[in-house]
This record gives sequence, structure tokens and C-alpha cells, in this order.
Amino acid sequence: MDDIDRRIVQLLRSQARMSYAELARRVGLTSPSVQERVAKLERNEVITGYRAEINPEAIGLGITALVGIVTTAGAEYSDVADAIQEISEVESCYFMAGQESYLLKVRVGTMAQLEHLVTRLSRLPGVGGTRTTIALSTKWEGRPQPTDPDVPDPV
Amino acid sequence: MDDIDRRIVQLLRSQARMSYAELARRVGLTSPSVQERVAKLERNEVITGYRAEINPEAIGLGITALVGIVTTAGAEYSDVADAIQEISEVESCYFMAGQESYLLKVRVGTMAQLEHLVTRLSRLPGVGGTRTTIALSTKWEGRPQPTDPDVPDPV
DNA sequence: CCTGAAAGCCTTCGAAG
DNA sequence: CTTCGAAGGCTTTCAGG
Repeated sequence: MDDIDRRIVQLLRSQARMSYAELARRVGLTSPSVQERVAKLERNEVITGYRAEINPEAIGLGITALVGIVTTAGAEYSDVADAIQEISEVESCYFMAGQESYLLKVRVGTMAQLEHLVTRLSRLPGVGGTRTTIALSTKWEGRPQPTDPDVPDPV
Repeated sequence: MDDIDRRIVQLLRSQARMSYAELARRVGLTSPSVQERVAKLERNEVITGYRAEINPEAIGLGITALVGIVTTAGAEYSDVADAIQEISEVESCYFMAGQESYLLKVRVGTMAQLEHLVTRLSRLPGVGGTRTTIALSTKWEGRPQPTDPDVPDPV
């Protein structure tokens, strides 16, 4: 993970479809070298995937909400996570410090679907309660932040 | 936005670097046709970008936290959002219904950096208070959910 | 939406730094 | 261990239909 790797990561973070040839030009290497580096970054799970960013409204998922989950006394945390994972509307899931053990970001198309989703979540084994807040608008999401220049090597 | 568009979107959502030729094979069109469709999806802002997904720990951002922002009585909401946008650690920003007007997802490398970040946020004009919760782990994030098959055309 | 041809790119080598 | 250069095979691109 040297400076060139960091530049490659940075470039792919904002333009994941950039060709190896173009990446090579920008970092001053040849295309095979860049390809080798990217393959290594993928192997080391520095790069974990490539995603097209979609306008949620365009695919019928105009409502974004956050749902905090309070687990019941005897619940096994990982079982709760496994159950939540089955629910496709849950785009992100964080295990949190605090009263609410999980925080979920969910997306649905209508309020009726949100109601149904929250009902389903509240009925999962191990779930003691939910707290739902609705996003009136998304100002921005998943913005790539500048990579820290001096970081101890991972892996 | 027909079925083929939806399949293209779906494919690019999980494998954004897939070539047009490969996409074409999978949806049963030729490569120029697929390219034309993708260009149109980009123009219509159905596809808003392509991102490499990075393991945050690998780039020195191992700590994820959520920060709720309570705005002061006279504050102009959009000014608060503009001020928050200047802060690079804020990866996502939602304008929320509820007591906390904004919810931010932030990433930093150390607790000291988190402390500093929260301090900076709390001092922004229009910010009356903050509530920070730390993610102990990220179970998953940005998981693409199945696109709704029957959605009225956007745009 | 397709075909066809030219340009460019990706991939895989072997070889060199 | 990483990079380079060159070759073939694909992919992209841009006409024109």
C-alpha cells in the first residue's frame, strides 16, 4: 500500500469504471502494472467491490428511513443480525454501542411498505423494540473522503 | 426504463466494472445498444456514478460513528447543511424528521480524531447539540436490494 | 436496435530492473 | 517482487441502415 496504490484507490473510489489504461496514464505506470496492483488490492480486500450508484427514486425506493433496534435480554446478538440480513430492504446494518444494539438504514417505496417492514422487524426473535426515523432528504451519501496519506500498512 | 434497463442497473449495481460486451451477453443485446442504454441511464441520473467499495480500515478510517445534529432555533437548515458539507469526514448526511435535524455518518481513524470532529461539528453556526453513537462493527453496508419490477417511469 | 470496420484496450507472456 | 514491452484477442466506438 504505497502512494501509487493510494492514488489508484482514490481514482477508483470516484470513477470505478475507469479503464486500466486510463489509470495507468494517471499514475505513471503501464496498464499491466496497474492491473497487477488492482488485483492485489482486491485480493487483500482493500477493494471489496465495485458498485454503480443508483438514484433510489428511479428504482421505486424513494423513502429512506433509519431503524434502531433494541434487543431483548436473552437474545444472541449474532442471531438477530442473521435474521435482519434476510430482509432485503435493509441496505446497511451497524452493530452499535448504546441502547439500540443495531441501527439499520432501510429503503422502501411507500409508507405502507415502511409500516410493513417495521412490523416485520419488530417481530423478529430477539428484537424487543424499534425506533424509526424518516429521512426527509438525502443531502449526500457515500461521499469518498480523502485517503489518509500516512497510515500503517494493513494486512 | 424497461426490463432490460432494470437488468443492466441490477448488474452494474453489484459489478460496476463489468464490460459493455459482458453486459450485452447477459441481457441479450449487442454491445453498442447496451452502451447507448447505459449512457441514457447516466444522462437521466438513474445511474449517478460508479464507486469502488473500499475496506475503511485499509485506508486508516477504522472508526464509524453516527452523529445526530440538533439545530438552534433560528438556524437556516440549508446553511447548516452547507457547513457540514465542508467537513470531509462526513460520508453521508440525511435531513431527518424528528428532534435531530441531521444525521451524519462519519469515519475517522482514531478516537482522538472523533473527539475533534464532534467538537468541530458542535461549533458550527446553527448547531445546538450533537449526539454521537459509535458503530462497534459494520455488519454490511450499501447492499443492493432487488429492484422493484413494477415502478412508474421516472424522469 | 443492429452490423461492420477501425481504433483502442485488456490480457498474458517473457524478460529485465 | 515489481515493472515493462509486445502480441493476440476482445472491446469500444462510430458510421450507416
